[in-house]
Amino acid sequence: MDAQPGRSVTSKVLALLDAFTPASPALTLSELARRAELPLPTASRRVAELVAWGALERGDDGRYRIGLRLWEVGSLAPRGLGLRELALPTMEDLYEVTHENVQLAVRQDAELVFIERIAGRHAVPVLTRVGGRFALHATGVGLVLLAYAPAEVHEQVLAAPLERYTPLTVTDPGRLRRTLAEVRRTGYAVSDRQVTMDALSVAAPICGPEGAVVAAISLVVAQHRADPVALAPLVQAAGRTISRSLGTSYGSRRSPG
Amino acid sequence: MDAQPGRSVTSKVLALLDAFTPASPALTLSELARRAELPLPTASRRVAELVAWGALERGDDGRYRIGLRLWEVGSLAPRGLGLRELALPTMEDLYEVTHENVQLAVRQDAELVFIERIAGRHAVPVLTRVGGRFALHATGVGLVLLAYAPAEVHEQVLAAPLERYTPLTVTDPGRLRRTLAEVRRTGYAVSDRQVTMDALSVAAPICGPEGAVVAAISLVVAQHRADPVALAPLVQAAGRTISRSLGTSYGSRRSPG
DNA sequence: GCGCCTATTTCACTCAGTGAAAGGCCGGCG
DNA sequence: CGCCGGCCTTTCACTGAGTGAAATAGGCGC
Repeated sequence: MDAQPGRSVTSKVLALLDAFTPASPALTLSELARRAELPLPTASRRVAELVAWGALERGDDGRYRIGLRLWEVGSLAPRGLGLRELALPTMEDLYEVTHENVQLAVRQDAELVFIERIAGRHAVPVLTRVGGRFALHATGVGLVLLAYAPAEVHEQVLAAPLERYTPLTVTDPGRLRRTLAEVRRTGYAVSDRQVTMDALSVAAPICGPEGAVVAAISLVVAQHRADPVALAPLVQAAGRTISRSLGTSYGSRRSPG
Repeated sequence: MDAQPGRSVTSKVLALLDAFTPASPALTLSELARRAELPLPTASRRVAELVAWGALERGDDGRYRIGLRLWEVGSLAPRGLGLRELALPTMEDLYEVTHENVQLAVRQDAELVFIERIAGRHAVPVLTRVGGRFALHATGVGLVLLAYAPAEVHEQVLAAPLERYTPLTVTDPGRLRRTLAEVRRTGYAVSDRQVTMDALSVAAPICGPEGAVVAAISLVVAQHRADPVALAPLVQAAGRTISRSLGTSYGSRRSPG
């Protein structure tokens, strides 16, 4: 991934988009050039084209941000908003019953991506961000997604060192493997203070029309008032409801208008 | 926009992304090539690079879709999810009070883009789509965004013929101009059966820290049970609440973690 | 005015991208 | 089985879009 002159133009354009992260959503041209490992004139030219199309926007402060046009196109991702739109009504139902954080995530390679979150005013604050990534081995949704992932993903996750977020994070591969077997047996996952010491999450799988697990839904609640066993059926029911709506509407024609 | 060989590579890549629309979120390579006005081999090469990066994904049916990675990057757009995340709690409050559709939109040139919608199970169905565009002159959010838009946007909208969606759509430029003045006077907009004959929307502005209108929020309700004058204060209050949270958190540092 | 930083433009060079054609791949059909 | 036809990828020689170095153009402080 070094900046040899022989890089394709496309990869340069994409490297410029890659430069934007949740931690740095606004960048000057020179910052962009450095992060994308491009000479400044080249960055200037590519950025100008991206701005003309609407993929980037130049703010009043002269820094560049991701443009609305790119957000529009990105919202067409079937695993992003497509899934989201089908899941949202059920997530709202779950929120109204519990008034706790409701999260929706999918697996991307050996990480998870949060697709949607309903964060009530009175629920515990959550660290993560919609559109953000996270490791698979600690969160409730992560454990569900990992439990039903293909073997090569298991290998990949279990081979690398498991990052520790709290003293309760499972970092032993053998123990994680047993946890995953338990998740498959019961059909839900509990992550008790494995990400932060004040929260606990209960997650259940969402299956696509072919039966494969395509996403996971979870409730994140304050650890002290949590009863994971009581919450599990609620979350599982929501997961099944969304699975059913996926079965009926996924792949079928979109209603026009 | 013809396909002369002299097009820049960047524009070809972006044309491929442009090929995806809400009406056609999945395309074969040849469809992509045709829509982007590219020779098939060129499209094949560019698409391969986009797939490698994650901007596109190839489904089981062999068709290409927008990839999750592009959705992730797009979600960094400050006018997309950034605004959305600040507005969502207030939108949920408004939904819990009314149990009607709550919408959030921003203006992009002479159109509006829906950023978020809470669509309850029992609310009237809405035609529009999150991530979708719509004309400014018919919807409640559109009237608000247009009312507070710069003069050149007014010119542009009023110069072009105003599309008619229902018999009640305002298509006379003079009448629209008077409507916009009324919106600015009262601080809210009502679109009564101007988009569909069964729905009515009430919208209010959301202001950024500098006082400019950056977005609009609306309630969409069944026309027969609607009392726009009673709903207006609710929507306006929600708009002001979001404006305040924009004032405190926009531009300031994002909390880490 | 002058220095400093950042962004854009110029210019000659050259390699990434190109199209035409050939080559896989797959599924249908006689 | 073999042939066709649609669909995508690869090969190959060519060429112009993209390139870097350097010059140029803003912005800002002093």
